[in-house]
Amino acid sequence: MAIPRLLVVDDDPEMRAMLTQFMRKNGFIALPAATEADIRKQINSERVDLILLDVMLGDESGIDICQSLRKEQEVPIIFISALSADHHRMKGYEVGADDYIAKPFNPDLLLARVKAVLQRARRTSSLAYRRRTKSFRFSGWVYDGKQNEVRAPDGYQVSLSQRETGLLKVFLANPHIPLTREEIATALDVTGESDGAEASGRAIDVLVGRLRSKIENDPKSPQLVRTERGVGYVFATDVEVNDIG
Amino acid sequence: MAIPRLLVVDDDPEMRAMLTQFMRKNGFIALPAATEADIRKQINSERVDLILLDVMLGDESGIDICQSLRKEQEVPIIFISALSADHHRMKGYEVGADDYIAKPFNPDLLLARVKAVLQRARRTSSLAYRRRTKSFRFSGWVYDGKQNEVRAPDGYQVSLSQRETGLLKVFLANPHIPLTREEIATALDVTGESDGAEASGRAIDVLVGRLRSKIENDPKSPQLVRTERGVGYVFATDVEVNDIG
DNA sequence: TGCTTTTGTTGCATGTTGTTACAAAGGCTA
DNA sequence: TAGCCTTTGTAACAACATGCAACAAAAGCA
Repeated sequence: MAIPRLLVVDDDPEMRAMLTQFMRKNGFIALPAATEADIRKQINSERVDLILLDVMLGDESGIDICQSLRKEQEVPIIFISALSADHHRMKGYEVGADDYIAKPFNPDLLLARVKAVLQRARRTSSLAYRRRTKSFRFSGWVYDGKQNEVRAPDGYQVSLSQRETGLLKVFLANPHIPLTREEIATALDVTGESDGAEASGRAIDVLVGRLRSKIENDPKSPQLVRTERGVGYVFATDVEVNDIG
Repeated sequence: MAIPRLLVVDDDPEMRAMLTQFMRKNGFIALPAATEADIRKQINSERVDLILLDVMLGDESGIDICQSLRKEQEVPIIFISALSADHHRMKGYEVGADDYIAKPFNPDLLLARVKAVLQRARRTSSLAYRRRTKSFRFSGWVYDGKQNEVRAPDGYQVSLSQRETGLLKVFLANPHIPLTREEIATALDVTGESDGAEASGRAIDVLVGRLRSKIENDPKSPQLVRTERGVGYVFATDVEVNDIG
């Protein structure tokens, strides 16, 4: 049920941003990284479910990084590389990659492969999916990942349903980015599985309404979840990630 | 460790023979198969570590076969197909394949991917196995993996019934993995066998309720056995792993 | 047999989620 | 600005899923 967390590792800022954006749009929590140090920091401090790893990282080599990670970690790794020759691919598999995708790639295919790898990880490994839930703060509010509840600034407690919690997480993972209803629905279903049979109608609107009624100071004029007419909704607040638990 | 056993599934005899030969030359045990019936027979009678599955199999569809296998099996599957368009690949990943290789392919690359998939399967499954033979402690309780026994904390008043103990063991053996009611029922009946008289309704729910009332600190907000709405239950504690044996 | 404990069944209260209908708000054009 | 259409908010409802108490059936035992 937790939203998968991906690490997007690329030394080219533009590519990194592009990939991060794209994965976020598709319902994942995507964290950018550029060096092995970054990766290790993330892995040690947060749960990471999958790493998208560029092969050529300036000074560092993705291959080396993968090899070194594999000594201690079984986190799934997908290589993304401009080097498409077979011997490069083979090298990737050899050092323990789960997949190897050559640039330029079809983003939807990347998505399919990411999902496939995650699904298998979920099936086979309990470790990878161990939940260490983070907490978020946003303008006085605290989302307590452990209790799965949201505390208002004055300490008043609201409990969110699963779907509402999911929605809040989607927003927290995408602050300031306008999300269409479809994107939100997709994001919610990344966890919940199954068909893409998206949905009759207004479920998302109603869900947003319910979330607002619980977390907004004045649900009549929402400050946190803003409506972007003709587009969808934005979570319009600065989010801080804390380790409270 | 044992030599990996592959199932080579292709309806074209020549291709089948070629692939089988090649894999054998590279140290695997390769078994040819042409239909879903063949596959099932092999899987039921012998250990199979990986399936190389052609997508177009005369009357049958590799996609359908994969989908149907995935309902009961986790055996790794690699598609081999002349259909190289992205939407075909995506379909393959969607139904649970581990990899998708387009014909014509470089045999060495195929080899690398087979090895990678096997390696991962070994990594993850051995880990899952290790977890199960360990012993756990959780808030005073001890689960002895070797004896498959549960011991209550010292001075513990209530005793668990046989069925409750069984349920607790099922949870302990699968920490952090959401279990459906059906899975739980099956696991419980592994001892008690027999007819398909599966489960009229809510027995599992009630059983879970009873277990909670005995082992949870505050049964009203369960910490150990969590409900995963629409799915089932998870044993969601961070257990300490001790090597008691 | 009669008593006790365990286990399954059922019905009800409660909570969650999607659907629908309608009202309100926003935006456009004449 | 009025008129019209689209988009959004939300209440009411329906369909479920879940927790639980109360009862019934089964099993164990003296």
